[in-house]
Amino acid sequence: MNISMAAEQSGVSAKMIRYYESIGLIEAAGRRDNGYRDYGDHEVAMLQFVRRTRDMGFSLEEVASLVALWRNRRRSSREVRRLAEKHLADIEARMAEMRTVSRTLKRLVHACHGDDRPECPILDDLAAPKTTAKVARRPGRARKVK
Amino acid sequence: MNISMAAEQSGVSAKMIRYYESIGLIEAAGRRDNGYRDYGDHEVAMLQFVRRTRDMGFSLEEVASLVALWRNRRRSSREVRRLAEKHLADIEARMAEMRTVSRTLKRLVHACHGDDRPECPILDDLAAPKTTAKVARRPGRARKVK
DNA sequence: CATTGACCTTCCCATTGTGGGAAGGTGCAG
DNA sequence: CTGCACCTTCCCACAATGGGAAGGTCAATG
Repeated sequence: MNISMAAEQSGVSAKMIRYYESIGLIEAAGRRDNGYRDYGDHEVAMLQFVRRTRDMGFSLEEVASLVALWRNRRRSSREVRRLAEKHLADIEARMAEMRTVSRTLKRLVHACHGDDRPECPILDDLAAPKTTAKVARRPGRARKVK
Repeated sequence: MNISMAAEQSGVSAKMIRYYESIGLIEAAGRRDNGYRDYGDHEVAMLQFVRRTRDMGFSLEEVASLVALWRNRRRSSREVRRLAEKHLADIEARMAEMRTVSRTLKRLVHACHGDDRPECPILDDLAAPKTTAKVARRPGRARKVK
């Protein structure tokens, strides 16, 4: 199977498959006589695993660990759970931040007329807030469902 | 006032102040005879404004728009509210994704023994999930409270 | 006065993940 | 044979930030 087919079936772009290979995240695919990478069901399954962990928001570094654990038959589930818990805590923390910002933003949007006049509580607050909130920024890991 | 002082008072690092200036996000600071940038209360207020919008999670591009609106006395609050609403929607969308992942992760962590044995529902699910969830990844905009 | 340490300047590099695109080879259909 | 759709590698860009080098400046202290 060619790389574009593997990409289609796994949901990982050909570009990313090559990249993952280059950084050692996945094993180098076998090559055909013409130099083309060749993929089988096993490889596609691996790519799907990677895609799912990515979709869950794990970093490539964490994905690498998970892949290693996945294929290690003598792993301890403790390790896996530790990783999952850490990531979960991370997500929860970021969600808490975002909730604060969301609340503030909602309040401000509500207070702003949103018409032709220049008066704007939103800008006023940004210039001199009563409470300060922080949030993580657009990471872009939202899977385009194409 | 020197740049490090302005950094301290605004909460924006000197590095970032220079960067913001270089990309035209903020006006170039005046220079002293020795070539040092010079800051006054006005500039510090501007930097604080930028820092707060950043803390709220607006991109630098959006910050640029907000800064422009802020200093434009003939602005319409409509514009400002539109930006805020867009960002709010963005945050809500990402939170929704994260909530899904959080739920999934919680369930899996709960189901995993987390001991020396290799059996692991977490890996099983990543390999062949029942429901697929996606989340945005660690953006690192969490303000270090230093 | 000279030295020292804490500033300042500009420049370049790294990060994380992803996509764009060029330049060149391959494979198949018409 | 031509054309088109693949494949290959390689470099560039992005967001926003930090690290650090090389060199200039300033103030205090010996």
